[in-house]
Amino acid sequence: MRVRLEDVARATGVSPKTVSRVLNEEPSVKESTRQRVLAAMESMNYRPSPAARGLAGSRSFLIAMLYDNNDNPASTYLAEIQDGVLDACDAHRYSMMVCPLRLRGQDFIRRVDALVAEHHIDGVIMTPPLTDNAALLRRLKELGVPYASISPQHREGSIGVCMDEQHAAKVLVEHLIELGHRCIAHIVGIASHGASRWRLQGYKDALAAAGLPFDPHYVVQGEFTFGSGVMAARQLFALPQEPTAIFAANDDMAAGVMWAANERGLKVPRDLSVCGFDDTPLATQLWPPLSTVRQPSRDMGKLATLQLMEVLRGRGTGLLVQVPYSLQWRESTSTPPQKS
Amino acid sequence: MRVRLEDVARATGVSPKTVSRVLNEEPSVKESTRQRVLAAMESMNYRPSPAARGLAGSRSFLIAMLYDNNDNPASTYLAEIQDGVLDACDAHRYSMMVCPLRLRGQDFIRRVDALVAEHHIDGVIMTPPLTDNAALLRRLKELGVPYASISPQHREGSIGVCMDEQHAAKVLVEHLIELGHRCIAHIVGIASHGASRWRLQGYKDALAAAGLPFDPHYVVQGEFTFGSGVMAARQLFALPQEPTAIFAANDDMAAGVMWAANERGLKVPRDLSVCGFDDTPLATQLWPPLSTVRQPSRDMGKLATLQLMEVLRGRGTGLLVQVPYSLQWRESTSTPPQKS
DNA sequence: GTGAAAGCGCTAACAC
DNA sequence: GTGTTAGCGCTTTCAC
Repeated sequence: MRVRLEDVARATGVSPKTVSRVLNEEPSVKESTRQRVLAAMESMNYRPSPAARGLAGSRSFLIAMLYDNNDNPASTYLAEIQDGVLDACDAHRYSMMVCPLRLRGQDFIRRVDALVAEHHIDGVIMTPPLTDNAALLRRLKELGVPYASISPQHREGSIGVCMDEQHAAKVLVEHLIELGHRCIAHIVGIASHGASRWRLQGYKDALAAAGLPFDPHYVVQGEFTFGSGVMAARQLFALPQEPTAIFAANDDMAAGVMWAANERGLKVPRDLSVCGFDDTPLATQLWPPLSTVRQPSRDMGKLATLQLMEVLRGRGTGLLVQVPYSLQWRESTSTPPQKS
Repeated sequence: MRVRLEDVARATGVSPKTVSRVLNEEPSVKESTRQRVLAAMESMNYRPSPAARGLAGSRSFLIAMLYDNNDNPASTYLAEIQDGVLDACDAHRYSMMVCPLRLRGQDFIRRVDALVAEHHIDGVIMTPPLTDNAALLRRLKELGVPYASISPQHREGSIGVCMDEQHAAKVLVEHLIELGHRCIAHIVGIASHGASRWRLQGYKDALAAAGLPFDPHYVVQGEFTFGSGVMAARQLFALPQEPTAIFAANDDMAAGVMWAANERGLKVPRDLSVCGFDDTPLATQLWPPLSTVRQPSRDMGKLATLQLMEVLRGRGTGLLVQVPYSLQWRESTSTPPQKS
């Protein structure tokens, strides 16, 4: 029937324990033995049983990807992250479970407890805003479950991946200023996300660096959704002096701004420049194509997972890796309209 | 430490096997015993170990969601399906593994073999075009792994979920005809997807029902992507007589059509009516909002999974459930332009 | 460096 | 209806 570890042992003429050692990459095996075992595994098409390994050992070779099912960013973002996590799992023969949590609704800690208790999860990958939920982080620490974060707010001591979003936002807005814009608005994302804070701060940094005044009227609250972008834009259009450029904290909201601009009869970028953040597929599917900051989500998912694996394999304590952003200048931005 | 089945047995004063019976909902347990065991499980906060169950028993309580990583539809579609699958898994205490396959690249069968061999998968959920891959279906049958399909082409004997896409497309195009359009084009999706065939056939049905001639020049090939929609639209705009309405086989391509219309200076819907199919979030994020057919993807994922569970729990053979579509008339469609 | 024995937490096949 | 025994395929502990 099934090829077992014992079969490999017999075929190689060693004990099961030695095969187990090879399987787990333990160092104390003579190289020649190791090679023979490996060859036998290969030729016999041996596949270790995760269930047996999980039951007998302390590791399950299972990680869970946690995300918030209420206030998550666009699903394309999560899908890309997930693909990246899977890439890393494949490479290290780990399996991944997907675990949507509802941050509102206070039983999400119990969901995590259940996950760990039942499946003996080895580690966790999290996306914002879970990365900054104190209760969740505390519980994971209590449970002794290592975790890696994608874009966590608190960077000291965190492992996972991040991007210098603040600087990216600053460079973005600086370019708008260079184009001649003086009245630049910003639409903020959900407060619990670090992204919202960083992108807002980058906006402020750029204004300050250019000696432009910061006017709170030009900063309106959004929720990272298309609809909230529409609402925010309408609010901005109602100001005595309309902005000539709007920097939305993500692409979905920027799409909302362009929608609202259409509604109002404004032509982008002639009457209004618009930029977003993230470079989701949407960005190039809008008319005109959206200027934005590219965030390599899939790579970020993969890198965060690789850092987690470092911890799980005892190779180190894991790092917070920083990935580079890149600005995508497309047709939604240009010089401001001439003063009438 | 951990609460085991044996602990529950001891606390209840029955044998481990009886607790096991209760856990697995076997009928041959006296109701009063069942209640006592259940109560003990609850109060002791007992959580069965999937690893132990998988190792000892014939079932793993694990299902895999398979999808094609090359020619898949928009990722938002897959994300919604996945959410639905997770809903169903939650309800039945199953776990789900995500398994992207590459249909091009001939080793995808081996990936499936590995998945089944290693994880002892109980069943599989598939999305198009995997649902119609003969090699894959054959292998799953050989392996004895039950599967449920989402929108499979071959409906006889299939279990899972489907929608009457052909009829939906027909109704959609009929409405365009009612609006006065006589020159309606269609952009087809990837050939390996049933969706492409059904939607094309519905288009033909509507023309035939209205006594309009079918002109192959007005049917161009797309790939379900935004970019292919742009290309296809450009092709249609180059025809001697431009269409007054374009029905794209999905929303992404419809977005491409609207993009190309913008590029050409056409105003939607004044100069051109556009419709899509699926009602992805994109549909309401375009300007103008897109008329389309709503497909309840999340429900479909859930329903397909529930049918699979019926099979896994031995409750029946499973059905192919049909879900209703609904037309979403938005602002991208109107009467055709006056002949000049 | 390698091996022997015990057991992880559960279910299968039987007996009662 | 319920209990007993054995064992799923590995890793652990400890011995050599």
